[in-house]
Amino acid sequence: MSTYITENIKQNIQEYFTSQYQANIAIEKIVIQKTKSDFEGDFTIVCFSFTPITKKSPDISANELGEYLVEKNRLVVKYNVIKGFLNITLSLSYWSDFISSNLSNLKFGLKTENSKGRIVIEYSSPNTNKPLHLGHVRNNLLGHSVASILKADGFDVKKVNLINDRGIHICKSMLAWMKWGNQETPESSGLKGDHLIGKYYVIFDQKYKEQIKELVATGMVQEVAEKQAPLLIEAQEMLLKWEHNDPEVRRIWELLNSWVYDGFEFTYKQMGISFDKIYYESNTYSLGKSLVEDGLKKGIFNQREDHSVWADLTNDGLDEKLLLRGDGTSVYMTQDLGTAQLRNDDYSPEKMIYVVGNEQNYHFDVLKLILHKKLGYEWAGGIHHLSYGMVELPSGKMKSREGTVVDADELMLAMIEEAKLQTIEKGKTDQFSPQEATELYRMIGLGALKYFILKVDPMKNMMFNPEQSIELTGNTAPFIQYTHARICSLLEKSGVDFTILHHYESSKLESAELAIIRQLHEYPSIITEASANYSPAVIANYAFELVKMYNSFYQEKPILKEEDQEKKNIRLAISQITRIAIRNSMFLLGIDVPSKM
RNA sequence: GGUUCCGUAGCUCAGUUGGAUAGAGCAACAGCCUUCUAAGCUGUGGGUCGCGCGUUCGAAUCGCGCCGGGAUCACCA
Repeated sequence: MSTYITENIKQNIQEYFTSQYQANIAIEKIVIQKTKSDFEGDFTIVCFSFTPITKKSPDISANELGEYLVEKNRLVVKYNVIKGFLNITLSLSYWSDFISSNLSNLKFGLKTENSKGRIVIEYSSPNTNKPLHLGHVRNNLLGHSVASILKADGFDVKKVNLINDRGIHICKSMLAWMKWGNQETPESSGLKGDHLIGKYYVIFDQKYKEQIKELVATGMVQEVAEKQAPLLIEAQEMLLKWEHNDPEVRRIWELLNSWVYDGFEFTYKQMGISFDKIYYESNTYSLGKSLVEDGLKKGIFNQREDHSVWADLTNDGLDEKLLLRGDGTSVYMTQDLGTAQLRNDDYSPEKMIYVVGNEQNYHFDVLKLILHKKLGYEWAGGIHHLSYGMVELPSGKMKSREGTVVDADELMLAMIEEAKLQTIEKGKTDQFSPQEATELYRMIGLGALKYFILKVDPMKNMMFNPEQSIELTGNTAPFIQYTHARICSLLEKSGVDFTILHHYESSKLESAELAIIRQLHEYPSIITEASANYSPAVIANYAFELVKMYNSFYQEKPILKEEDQEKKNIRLAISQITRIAIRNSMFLLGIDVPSKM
């Protein structure tokens, strides 16, 4: 929608240069942007690049072009030139038509057809040895939001999760549980399954450290002790047994994992995220192994004396990478090769996005290089690592050993609790039923958390300050939710039927109205931009701008008491579309919006 | 050390393919609730865009070199 008018003008400009100067100008070279609010006009054409063609000063070139546009395009009514910037003003009817045509469009800004091809996006990808923490929260929110944005931009999106249910880490938890667990279960302990297993992972680490200390005390070198501690060796043996399908090991593994899955499911549900398909590494790692063995036969990989298999990537500026251990068990890379292959077989997507933290940048460079260049799979060219920065705390980095990890479940509960306290203090829920009130606290608490995390550019490391995150004023979800609720209330009181209201006296549009209409007009292209950059932050920042603008507009004068009926209708119409844009934006961030608060 | 990402107000962050006088929120200060919901609005103060050089009509944005910080360079996942 917003591109329509600017594309139109770009064509006019192209025609102008062919007819007046017999010159061809590439459409990408023409820069049209929203006019800054300090200047008069709707769109600004930057005219400096035209001077080589016109052989005239930027100002004169701009004036001549302005003249032409006013004459040629009936939507352009006037122009002004400031230092080589050509500001054009569109006919008011353009803006009022825009309002009319979107008034009852609940999908405003969202593309409904899958016209851009298929994308598989993987996110969350937890290990089964411990509960989800703040880092996973960023991952989950980012993945879920990017998936929604891509879909809204017209892609056919498949959301997948890959659970790392096998490997040495889960063997460690299992071992600790077998040795010191006394058959403890989630029921007997009252702990959520993932938290229970996490507890044993910590116990393993403690006991392992003790053993190392003892060995060092007997005169062993630290590095050697770390490798020879009996507990670690036992865990390694267990992994081997697991890969050889030892019934007892498998039984315990399945039992403990099932507890963890129940725990994860609860967390995902609370967080409001979901998947189309869940992959388990235990099902895919053997495919990875066979890929590696094939590569070995073809001479793409090489084998060392201890039977371990390696890929030599030194010619591509990377190192040598282990693909299979000497004992034949697989490593992280092995299973990722397998899952990529499997995923391609399942969906044959144009793109595969992996939402994984930036500490794994190297891993994904290697993964793509091996699949695409070494093994020669064309489809692997579509692999994209959506890398995001670390979440830091004011106290420093999160370290599980030092107990500075922020647990996802606890965090969400704390946010909801804080939302409840502040809401009650303001008396917002006095008239609510208990169910409505509980639902509102949840929306506000989780909304604040999600927005706080998603408003930051994914690429950057971010600071998670617990106190700031529960702030409910300023650039926060509750502020946006609040505005949405107020508009709902306004519209309800107005009693206007938007299916009938479709025509306006465009001369009633004044600058306050125009400012916000221009912002709304941009919305569809904002979604495209967010999709191209895989960045929910683009949506969040847009929504905040829109809401701020609307609040000024709203405060300006009482809409319902507006005496001019035509003007009142136009302000109600703007409120309606703003409401839809807010709701849709928050939907793309996975944030619920209440209709009253 | 190699590779890579980041560096914008006291703090947390925006800043579109290079565009006009670099913007918000928080914090501070001053106003606005008999006026559709004050989780709001209006105003004030606050900047060597890490530093330097280059590219050009024009640089927070692009290039090169420094400085500072993170990540990674595992038979962990």
